[in-house]
Amino acid sequence: MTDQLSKVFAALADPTRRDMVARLSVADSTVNELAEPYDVSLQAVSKHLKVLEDSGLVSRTRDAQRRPVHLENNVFDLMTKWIERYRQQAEERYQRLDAVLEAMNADEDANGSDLGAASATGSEDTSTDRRSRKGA
Amino acid sequence: MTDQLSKVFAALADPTRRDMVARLSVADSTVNELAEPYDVSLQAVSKHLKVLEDSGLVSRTRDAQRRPVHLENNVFDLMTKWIERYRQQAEERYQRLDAVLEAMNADEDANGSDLGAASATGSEDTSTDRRSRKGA
DNA sequence: CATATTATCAACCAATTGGTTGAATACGGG
DNA sequence: CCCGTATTCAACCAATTGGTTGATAATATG
Repeated sequence: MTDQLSKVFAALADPTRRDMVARLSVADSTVNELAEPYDVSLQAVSKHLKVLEDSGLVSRTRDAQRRPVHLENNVFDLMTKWIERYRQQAEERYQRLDAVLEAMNADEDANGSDLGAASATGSEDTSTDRRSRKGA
Repeated sequence: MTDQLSKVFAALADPTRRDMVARLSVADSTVNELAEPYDVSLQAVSKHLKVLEDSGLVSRTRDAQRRPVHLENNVFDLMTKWIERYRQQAEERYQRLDAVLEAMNADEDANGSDLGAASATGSEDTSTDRRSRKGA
């Protein structure tokens, strides 16, 4: 799972991590401050932060023995872009279908339909590291 | 990991699953059609679809022995809402900070600063199923 | 310098994940 | 009724994840 988008989604799949992001959106915090509300060890929180940092969602500076955590809001754009792209595509298709159905209804004897011929348009590059199965 | 948001993020953390969503945004597909481009067994694809379905991202109907998969675009709203909430909060904070810095700069002897006093505002309900550590 | 505070590293463990293969189910068509 | 097509179920496996505890590093302070 090397690509950033995967890392960001995975990072946010954990409720504790999502809560941390929520709190960091209010103010930067130290690890201790962040850990306070959760019933887990400080080390566990440290691990969560590592995940968030590796995904690019947060960054950390240094202030004496403290390591203030800061939310990198720009990474949200990456997700929003991905989500919006496919949501819009799906919505467009829905509307296209609607239009076709309407047309079919309005004019019931015209028979030149070309539905279902859409075929691949976008499709993120999934061609990474596949195991060569399916020929077995 | 019971909540839907966690399931949706987890589902999209996998590139293959993301690619499926991308392709489903173009047209509904059967399992076989979906499986075609990937070098994994049909069963693996079936599992991926189960994950997507459990997250609410896709739904499936029945057409004889086929099980057409359909993208449920409305679930994207859930994510978008979550993302936008915290992105906006972080952006606002950033602008607030900017304003304060500007004010401090324009009028260097006024000293009534109240930065860093923000403290919890939103914070998704994380209070689910915690293990009772940290008192040990 | 000795000590307390803040945080990370390391080794370990149970549960989950993504994959496999083999068997089973569900239908439609001779 | 049997067969092929489409899909899922079941058992298994290795890798990853989220947690733990104990030790270690970095820094401020009495």
